[in-house]
Amino acid sequence: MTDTSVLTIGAVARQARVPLDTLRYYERRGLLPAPPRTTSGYRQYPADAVRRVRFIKRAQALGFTLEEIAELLALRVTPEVGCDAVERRALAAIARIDTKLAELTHMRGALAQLAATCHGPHLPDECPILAALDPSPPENPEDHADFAAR
Amino acid sequence: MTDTSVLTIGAVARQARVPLDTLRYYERRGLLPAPPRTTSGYRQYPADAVRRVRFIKRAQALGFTLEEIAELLALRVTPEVGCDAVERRALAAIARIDTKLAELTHMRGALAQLAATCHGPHLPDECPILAALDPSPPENPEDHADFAAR
DNA sequence: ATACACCCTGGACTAAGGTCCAAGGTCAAG
DNA sequence: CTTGACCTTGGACCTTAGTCCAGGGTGTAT
Repeated sequence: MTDTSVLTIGAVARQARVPLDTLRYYERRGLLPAPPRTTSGYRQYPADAVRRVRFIKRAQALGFTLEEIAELLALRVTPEVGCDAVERRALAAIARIDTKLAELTHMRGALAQLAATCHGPHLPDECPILAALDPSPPENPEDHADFAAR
Repeated sequence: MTDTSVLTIGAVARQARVPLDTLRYYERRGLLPAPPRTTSGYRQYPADAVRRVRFIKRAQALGFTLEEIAELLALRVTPEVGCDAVERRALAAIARIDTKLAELTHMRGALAQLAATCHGPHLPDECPILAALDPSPPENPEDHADFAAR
């Protein structure tokens, strides 16, 4: 095992800054392909496993679940999944990202306004970040589809 | 209880599209202030409770924990927390949002490229989304701070 | 050849964020 | 004045995403 193009699980864990167990967990969850093994059973990761793990961690911090992340990683043309299907899914993912971008931008604006109007008069009893997000409270009661029915 | 400026827990749940239990849970977690009660113990929510709950749900989908969300909602000038402190925290939150925005934008670009290059030649054995994010795999082994040490 | 760091598996445990249930009280319509 | 929808609490339970052993094998530097 003195092949430098191959990483032990410990090396991947250090470089990706996650605990070992997380890598084995991701393997079980199908986020990380099961790597080849040495004769003694040690996992031999390719160098790009680190990139993959970092991607997973970043995506998680952006509000994606492991299941969604697995889908993103699986996004490729295969005999079963044609090019059109891949394109469709990629565009759907972009749409979801655009929603997140819009909401984050909205929130950013509210925080910027909050920081700016901090010096100055405040309406008491109003939560500043909500007030900054939407100065007019919704005034249309009960015309919403019922959800709480169980 | 025929005061239309006040909502029952069920009405808030329907309008915010969350289960009842979630509202009580948020109250216990301090995300939703405990509302006044009728003499018989029913919660009487102000109309803007719906806005607050929706904000919580949106922020969660953007990768914020309930604890972080509670901090955002608490961001206001009080006798204990001066204006400067509020401004500082708001700016810190903006910085975190900017990181998320940059990463989402990066990911969006990768997906757009994936969708575009779908028709055309593919390097086999490379995960398209990772390839699109960073065409050059990292080649600097072991010079990373050790983390896995426990 | 022995220490010491590293790796293996399986299974138990945890924390966050809900979700469900039982037993009982309340309110409005018929 | 009953029926059905709605509300109360406390506590048990669930899912997701890890995290932590115990018991055992491996690799290599001294």
